Amino acid sequence: MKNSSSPDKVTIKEVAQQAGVSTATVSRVLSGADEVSGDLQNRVLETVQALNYHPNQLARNLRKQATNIIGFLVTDFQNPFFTSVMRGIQDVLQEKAYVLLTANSDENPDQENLHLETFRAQGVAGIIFTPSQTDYSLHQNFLQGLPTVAVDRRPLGLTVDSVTVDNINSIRVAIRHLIEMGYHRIGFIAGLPQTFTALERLRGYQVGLEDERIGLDRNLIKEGFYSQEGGRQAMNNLLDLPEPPTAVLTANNLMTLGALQAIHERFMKIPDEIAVIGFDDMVWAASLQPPLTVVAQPTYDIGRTAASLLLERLNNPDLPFQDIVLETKLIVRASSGEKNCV
Amino acid sequence: MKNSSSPDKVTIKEVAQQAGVSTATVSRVLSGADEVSGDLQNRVLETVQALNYHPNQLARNLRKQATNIIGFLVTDFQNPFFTSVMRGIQDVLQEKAYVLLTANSDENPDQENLHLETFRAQGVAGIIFTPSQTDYSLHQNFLQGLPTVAVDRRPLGLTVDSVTVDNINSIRVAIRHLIEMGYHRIGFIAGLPQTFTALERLRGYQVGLEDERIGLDRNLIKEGFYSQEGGRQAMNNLLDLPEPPTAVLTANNLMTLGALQAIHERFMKIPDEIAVIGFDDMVWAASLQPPLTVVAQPTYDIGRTAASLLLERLNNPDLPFQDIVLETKLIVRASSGEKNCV
DNA sequence: TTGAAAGCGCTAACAT
DNA sequence: ATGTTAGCGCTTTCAA
Repeated sequence: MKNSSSPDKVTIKEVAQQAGVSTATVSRVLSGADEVSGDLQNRVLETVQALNYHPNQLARNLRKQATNIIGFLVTDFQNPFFTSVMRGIQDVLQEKAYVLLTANSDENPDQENLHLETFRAQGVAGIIFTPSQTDYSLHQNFLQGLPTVAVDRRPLGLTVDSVTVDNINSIRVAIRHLIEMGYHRIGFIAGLPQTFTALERLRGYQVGLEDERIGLDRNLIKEGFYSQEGGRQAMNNLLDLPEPPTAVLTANNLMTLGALQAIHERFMKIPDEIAVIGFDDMVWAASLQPPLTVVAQPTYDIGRTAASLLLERLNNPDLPFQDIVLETKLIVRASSGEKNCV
Repeated sequence: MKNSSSPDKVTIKEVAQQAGVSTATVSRVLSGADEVSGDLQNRVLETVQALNYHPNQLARNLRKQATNIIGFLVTDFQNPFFTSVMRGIQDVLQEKAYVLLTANSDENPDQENLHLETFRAQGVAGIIFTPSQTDYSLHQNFLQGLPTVAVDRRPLGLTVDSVTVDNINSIRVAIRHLIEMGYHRIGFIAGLPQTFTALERLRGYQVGLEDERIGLDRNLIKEGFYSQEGGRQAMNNLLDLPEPPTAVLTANNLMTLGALQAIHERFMKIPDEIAVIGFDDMVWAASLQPPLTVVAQPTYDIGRTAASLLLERLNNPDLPFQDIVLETKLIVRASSGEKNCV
């Protein structure tokens, strides 16, 4: 730790006095290359050092009516997807001396609005968030002039930058892979249709089957909350079918866990009795027996991209808005192995 | 969203004028039950509503030289342990209108110090953090007067409140359980000895064996980073032993995943060929085949407790310091099943 | 290039 | 019980 002897109470005034200049000059020196002669520049810098002066961020904030705080709001930080995104964001923002304020919305519009208001009240410089509502037309006004980037989902009725993944294609690729491995009866564990990603991934399932000229059997689609229990129930419903699927695709990482739980509870063998492809490559995916084939989202890059987008807009508010769509990657492991031992 | 038409520029002055009172009175009304007559009180409140006035937090911060921001610094938010703790913290702090600033230290002292300084510069009201250094005597001065709570680990040389778990007893209980299930050769996958929890859990292993009158075989202890790869290597070292263990205990959740990976790579059966008890009850523990026996930490409560402790100190800085130690719980699942099918 | 001075919007003495 | 007023520490016109 610095040799700062107790909370610094050194102000710009004292630095100015000590250096024999005005506070304005000190401020100019510290706020980057303004028009200050090298002579004074050095004198100020030395005094700053000598006095161990740290500008008071609070005063700066008030004066500039702006902070170096970015608000990050997601549905649930306990979902590893978001912590990975957060990491990407932090790595980018830290370089530019921004700090991150975090909050959970729990997919609850009231909570979400509350936190957005709180962010605003804190004077955040910008916001990165995961929309959980179906319509944001009323927010356009609220977010006017407040740089905002949506991640994971695009907010309907709101003109902001966004970073999402190609959900539709993700599932198509997964289906093609299953077909190639010999699976033809493919179940789909979907999220609730009010969610952006759930909708897209379901669409991917439909398109994927069309690609392969396989008729859609609505019975093979089971919906649920994006949660472990939601996945477990959906999987159970699938397995209770008179003619259950031989392979299953999940639309969300927590649902994957629930699906696995249901499969294990019936002591079914993966992939012999049922092949599984999960969404998101979580840390545990490789530690399962058998290791899990997954659609891997570029979580860290989603975060980095979102933060970069925000930084750009902070610098130039009039930039055209961008919807960036990143590609996912199918990571093939043993849970979708060749269908041969039926 | 509120019907706030564009960023509010309504100040306390305008409210005062409109209501026909002084700014001081408005301030008094808004900052809780001060001495203001019911008459004026209502008049002010109405005007506030009518004008949709929101106090400027930035001005408030400067004037009070304090914010409603709490800094939360952990080694790695991608570890689910910390997000669960964070959730507990947020649930408590949100009620009191505090917001949470987050940062990762990556077990890196420089990063940790940097973020602590950043927190300070932001004028945080308090700090909750996971110490990753071995000596904090130099920080005592820095944190003077800045309410601080340590979680998960106690910082050596620093007098602050802390919330940890009973690591020693946790491992003892796990060992007793393994013995009861018929396992006598128990390996231990430990963290690096500079970490508070690693040290305590290792001690628990030693004491646990003593409890059972089992001699300590140093070969059965393998150290590594608190990471998946660290756990994998340690497990491999254990399995490469001439006389490998029949059961293994891990000291950290990520290491558990690595250990499982190593076991699966050798196609060994759990628990028949090797029983496993992990540390931390992560979401995936129940989705494994077989489900994993774990030492469950009260993660959410750790967070709630830490936040409550901080709140108490915020209200009363002169309270005696507390080291709160919470109990863990052994959750028995199939991975530590009866040893019978050797 | 530098300094003087006016606030940013609020709260807390102090005065009434 | 209420109003007046002096800042909190900084940045940024404006003037020199």
